[in-house]
Amino acid sequence: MARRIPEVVIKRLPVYLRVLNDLVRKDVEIISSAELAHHTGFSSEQIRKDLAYFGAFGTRGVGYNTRTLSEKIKGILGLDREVPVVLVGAGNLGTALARYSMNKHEDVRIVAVFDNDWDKIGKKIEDVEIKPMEDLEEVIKETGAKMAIITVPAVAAQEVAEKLEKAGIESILNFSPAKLSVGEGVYLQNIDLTIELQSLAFYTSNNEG
Amino acid sequence: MARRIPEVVIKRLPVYLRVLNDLVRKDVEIISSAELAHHTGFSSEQIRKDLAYFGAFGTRGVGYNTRTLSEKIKGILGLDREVPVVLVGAGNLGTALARYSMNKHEDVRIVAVFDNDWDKIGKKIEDVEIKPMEDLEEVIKETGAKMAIITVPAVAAQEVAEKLEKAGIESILNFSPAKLSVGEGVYLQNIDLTIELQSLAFYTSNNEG
DNA sequence: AATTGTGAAACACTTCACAGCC
DNA sequence: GGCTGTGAAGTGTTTCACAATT
Repeated sequence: MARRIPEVVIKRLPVYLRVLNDLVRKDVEIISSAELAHHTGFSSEQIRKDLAYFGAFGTRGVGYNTRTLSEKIKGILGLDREVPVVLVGAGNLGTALARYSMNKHEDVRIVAVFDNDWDKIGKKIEDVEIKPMEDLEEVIKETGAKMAIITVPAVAAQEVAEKLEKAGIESILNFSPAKLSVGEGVYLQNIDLTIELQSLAFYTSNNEG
Repeated sequence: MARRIPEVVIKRLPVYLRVLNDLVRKDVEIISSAELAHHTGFSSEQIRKDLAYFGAFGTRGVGYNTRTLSEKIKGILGLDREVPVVLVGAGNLGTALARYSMNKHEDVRIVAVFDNDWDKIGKKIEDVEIKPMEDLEEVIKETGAKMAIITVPAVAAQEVAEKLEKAGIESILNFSPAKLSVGEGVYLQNIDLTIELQSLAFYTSNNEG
């Protein structure tokens, strides 16, 4: 314990959480790591090791209490309260993500959308008004958002990242195909759809390999 | 050479490709692994090792020819010809991805969109008509698509995956939050936005750690 | 002189195997 | 008896360091 936790471990926690919440809903009270493995596709050892980073949540000979473990994981991830997120870039993808997030009533929720296009500003995405970039810092302070999503074109992304950092954002999900540089204190996760599609092509019979 | 190539390596190739194409456009003819490292954020050794999986493309003491290396990587990934992709699920996200793909004239291109909602069928996304699921196999054969994107709700995803596999699709990019099972011959890549958002929350000051 | 290509070392993550506990 | 929690072994990836080459 108390050692640095691998990113891959953090990425598996939401998967466990999803299965656990489903089980809680079905009134299943206890689950073994072997059953969790079956539901998630990860190995039971891996699941036990992952959880062991944070504590000993199970009962030997028995398994894990679904509700307790779910609460624990929510606490670890910080999902035990509403998590407000701001989104910058109300283009096709940004709008789709905003709608997606607002329609599922989940813990992590897009609470504000920004753009610099005055044709979009003032319009609404599911009750949330698109605001100008000038309002960014103020709204981030008001909402207490610590997370942000960037869905602006590559050329604008670095500038947006800097504004977000300045406004106190601590983690960024970047969908723009730009290599962003942010300070030490900011966690940056990139999802590059072009990379995903192009790398997918490798696993097809239409290549040299 | 001739050994299995790690997935992480394949994911880095499109990044090299992007930088190389940019350099070719700027008439830069030669680049060293150190400069590539600077542009991509990966280490120069890693870049050299990655490329070494596929051959010796550089010149010692000199570097890599940008155009040649770009062509090589395109060949490795199978991007040396147009790569047709079909998309299933014309919801918010699916529509956004389709528009995004169709507006950039890149090698990988969404050429057909399917849905089972008759209110959507017949409507167009940037000149491409939304087609019913019944046409899936036929259109996949006609277009020669080997890749597919799934943007349907979780409950429908497994069924869609099976139809795609049956129609000869070899790799799938799945955006639905479902654990899909596909045959040996099909490569499956998952992008789960809920997981991304929830794991992002961990790297924020609002959690237990 | 400069930079690639690559074994060897280091590091990171996963799987094994079993002691510990209920 | 059964399942967790965890050191030890195994596997995979990255970094180091340098010989090979232009």
